[in-house]
Amino acid sequence: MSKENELQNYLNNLFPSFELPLKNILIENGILKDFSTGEMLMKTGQNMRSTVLIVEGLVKLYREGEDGNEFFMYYLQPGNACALSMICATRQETSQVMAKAIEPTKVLMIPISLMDTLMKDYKTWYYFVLETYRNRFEELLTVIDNIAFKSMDERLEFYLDKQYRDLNTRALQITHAEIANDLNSSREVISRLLKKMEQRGEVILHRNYLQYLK
Amino acid sequence: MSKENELQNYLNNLFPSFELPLKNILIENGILKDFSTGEMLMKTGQNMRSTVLIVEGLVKLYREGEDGNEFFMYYLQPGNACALSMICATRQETSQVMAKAIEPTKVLMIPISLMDTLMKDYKTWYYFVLETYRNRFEELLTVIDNIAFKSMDERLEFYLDKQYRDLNTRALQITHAEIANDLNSSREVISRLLKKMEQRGEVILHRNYLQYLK
DNA sequence: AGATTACAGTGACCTAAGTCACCGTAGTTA
DNA sequence: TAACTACGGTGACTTAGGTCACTGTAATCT
Repeated sequence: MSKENELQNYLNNLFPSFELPLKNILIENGILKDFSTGEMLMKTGQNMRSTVLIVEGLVKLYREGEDGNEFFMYYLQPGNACALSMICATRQETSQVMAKAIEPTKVLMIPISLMDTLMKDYKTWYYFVLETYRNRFEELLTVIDNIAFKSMDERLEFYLDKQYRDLNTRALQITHAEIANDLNSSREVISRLLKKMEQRGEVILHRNYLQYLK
Repeated sequence: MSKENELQNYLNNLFPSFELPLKNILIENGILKDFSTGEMLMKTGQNMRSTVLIVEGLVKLYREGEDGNEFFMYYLQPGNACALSMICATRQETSQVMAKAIEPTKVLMIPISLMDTLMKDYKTWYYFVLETYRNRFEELLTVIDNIAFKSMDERLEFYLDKQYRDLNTRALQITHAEIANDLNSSREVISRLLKKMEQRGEVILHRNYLQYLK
């Protein structure tokens, strides 16, 4: 399949709202790029030269603190765009947002220089960008709610539920240590809380994965 | 002074980047609205029908949890726009973002219906909107950093420093209970931490206000 | 002036959650 | 098969921070 056809397929399936001429511009100017599992798509601070649309795979966005600990924010899936790459933040700061492919991932990169005309000339693009901002904004607000108001056991439940919803499976392939990392907690704490959830019948624990039942 | 002249002054002083025809449209279609101290500008969930530009006063944005506790996010000052009012979120959720005037405040309200054409036809408006998103996004990320990675004493210091920078005075008119509220902590904890800061010579405590020295 | 209210200080206590140390076991490698 | 590694479980301990109870005192009200 030609690059044009491949791109066209992605656009038709994942971004059906885009009008035809917009799609054509994206096909002409965008480039597809592959990332293998574990590869970084971006760190803030580094200059972004492209807007990124996810067309395949799964990307994990997380915040990295000064001393190297992480904090999960949200996933980007096919059909999503990276809000940060649109905003094109350039300021260098102590802690950063990291975007890591956690599955083999394919993205469509659109030169930032195109943004102005796209926003101006294509209403569906403009709406898409706004919708992206809106969603990520709300996602961040939810994150703030959780860490500001909730205790660890509630946050754990929310986390598992989010995994379940985002990954669309109750069999979550994840270790206790990874969960602890994502929530910026420690493995022992997560282990203990999970045990309690198991006693309440909300999960079944296995080695390297767990079943979320609620 | 006529309403037109008043508006024109605000736009010239606070939004100098806007080109003339853009200013004229805003003058024609915008309405000035006053809020007195303590009045709410908005709650998310309620439908926003306008984009809000602050032209006078000070607006405090904070998150309200389910059980009524608050959490300070950031201030909006003259020359700022409310990113949330631009995004125009309509979803009703359990906790909400509140915007409260903490000084007599004047805002310019622009009908949401105008947004599309403004974005399309006026590059300076488009840049302004993007810049607004970018700033608020980063502000939220900083908030997340603080509650995720930092301990209470660090957060308190950051808070005082932010007050100092935003309000542009070292004499902060604020009670311990208010600080505790903003940080979703308790008064006793804040009192104790402030005492320690005072012993380290970083603040001087008084009744109803404190001097931030660092 | 006396009473009331808001603000701040402080000791005693409690609890969630982080840390340390150690163990068992499944899976993998040599 | 023996050794090693990753993952998970658990008891003991520590600590930050929340809660309770009470005090003092400045500011305000009647």
